[in-house]
Amino acid sequence: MKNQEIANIFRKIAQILEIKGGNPFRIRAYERAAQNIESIPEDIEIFIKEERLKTIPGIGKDLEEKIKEIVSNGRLKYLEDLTKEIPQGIIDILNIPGVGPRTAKLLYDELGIRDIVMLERMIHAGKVRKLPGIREKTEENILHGIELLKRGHERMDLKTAMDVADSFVAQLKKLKEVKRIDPAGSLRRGKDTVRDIDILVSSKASKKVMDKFTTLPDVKEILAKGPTKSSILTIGNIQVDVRVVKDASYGASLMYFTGSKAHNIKLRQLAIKKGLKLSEYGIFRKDKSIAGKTEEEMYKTLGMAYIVPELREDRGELEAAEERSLPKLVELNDVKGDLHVHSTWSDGGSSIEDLVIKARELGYEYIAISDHSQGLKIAGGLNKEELKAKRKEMEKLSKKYRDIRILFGTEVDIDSDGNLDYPDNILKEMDIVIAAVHSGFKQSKDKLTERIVKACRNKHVDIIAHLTGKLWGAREPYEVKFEEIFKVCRDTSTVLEINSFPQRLDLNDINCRMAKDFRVKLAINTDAHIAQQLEMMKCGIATARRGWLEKEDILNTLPFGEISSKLGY
DNA sequence: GCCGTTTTCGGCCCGACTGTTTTCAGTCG
Repeated sequence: MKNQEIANIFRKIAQILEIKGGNPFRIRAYERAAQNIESIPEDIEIFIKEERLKTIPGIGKDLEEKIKEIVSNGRLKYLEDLTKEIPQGIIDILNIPGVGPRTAKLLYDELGIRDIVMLERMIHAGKVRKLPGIREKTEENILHGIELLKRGHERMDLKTAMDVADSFVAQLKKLKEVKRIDPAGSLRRGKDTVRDIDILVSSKASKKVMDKFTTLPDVKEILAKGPTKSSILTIGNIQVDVRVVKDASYGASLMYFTGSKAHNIKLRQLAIKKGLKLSEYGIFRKDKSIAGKTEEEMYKTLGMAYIVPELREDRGELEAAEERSLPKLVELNDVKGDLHVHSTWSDGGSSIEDLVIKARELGYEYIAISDHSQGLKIAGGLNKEELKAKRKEMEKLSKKYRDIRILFGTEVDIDSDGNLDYPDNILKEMDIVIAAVHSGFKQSKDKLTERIVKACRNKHVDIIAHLTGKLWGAREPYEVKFEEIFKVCRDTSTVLEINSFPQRLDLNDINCRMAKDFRVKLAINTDAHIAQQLEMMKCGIATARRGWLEKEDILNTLPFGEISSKLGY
């Protein structure tokens, strides 16, 4: 039983209770528990075994019992009873943007509407507009919400979100009325996927900013427009929200719109304890504003160190900020080179030379050209002869570009039994060996763990790439025993990769943090297949920062001299 | 349903926008 499944059950209970009109705090208790359970790296069964479920914040006596029941029976009677009262179709209705619990309940109670298909039919039959509080406009909004839902208002990857946000920010910045502007929301926190783009602006002329924003060429549809808040849908169906605030409360608003929700709630509770009130307009004592212009000032006024956006998830950062024990996180500038890059020798689209030119542009001291191994035919893996020819080309380029070290690497395939796709005598010639699983994803957790452990134990293997095989939108991560792998990595000095490819970002933030706890080193690589993709490093950095990693935790923040001795060549 | 250096009972974050109203409820973040 995965933590995620338990979290999903609790979320579903929260939704049903919402429709039933349950105690809102009880509902939030379920949501909070769900959120905390899914952010725990270790398997929840370990917590049960060691009798420490209650150490998870938001888990008390009742939820402890429910978790135990779910794990031992694979189901929860309480949820099954609730589902009898409120069928799944009504929860689907709740997921329509603009339709909340009150409306869903009204539709069910008054018209017996129990799924989206029936809802559409009733609207077209003119029945829904007869309900109290609902007229034509609301009907239109519901139909529109259903369209959005059908189109799949999905999350996008971090890189896409960064690009869209940068484009809007650049266009709005041209207005002289815009004083300060920043992307906020989960994008600013560096989450691996993002739903909506939030942009915060400070300006005295909010109307002018909103007029400009809602008429930009990328805008397909205006969802809402007011003086402080407007939402649009881009041609690519991405929702962008812009908020305009006074400059004096910009810091408070940036803090608020950056989130996360859990972080904000805790901050506000903290403010209350100190006799203060915190909102997106500032910190107030009585009715007098005592902070708000910058985020730094906000945290200081609350008596804590500044917390960078990537840590704001209520995963211990607030306590650490009060104790002044926050980590100093790794930064993009700390990176000295990229160790996992593909060239045209295997399945890449750029020549080694183009990759080298790009790496020099980024100021790197080294770049490892780590092409696929012979068995991975589909990705143009290199055989023994091709390796020789590749080496020759690299030697030539090394003479041409003397200000950067070009490392001879490989991404060697781990086969279904954990054997490597090159013999040891080839591997030992390599500057760097990255091992990775590319097939047999459906094997059991034990078998996959065994394969990876075996690869770690090969003395030539330096790094394990994309440990869980996650490909966002295409493939779920396969299950492995993290604890066991981390222990072996620590004992064999094997480094784990944070793959910066936006669809991968693997290890994820939570696993990064757990790896650090096991004192495992990590490398942040791009797995670039064309030169331009070397810039995806910033996504990997975001993930590392979310995993509380510091410069010292990352292999490729080392200068060439130290990394070469570490890798032993 | 959780939680406690003001509490084991009585709290639990705060405000904008929309559509329907005529002072506010519902939804969202």
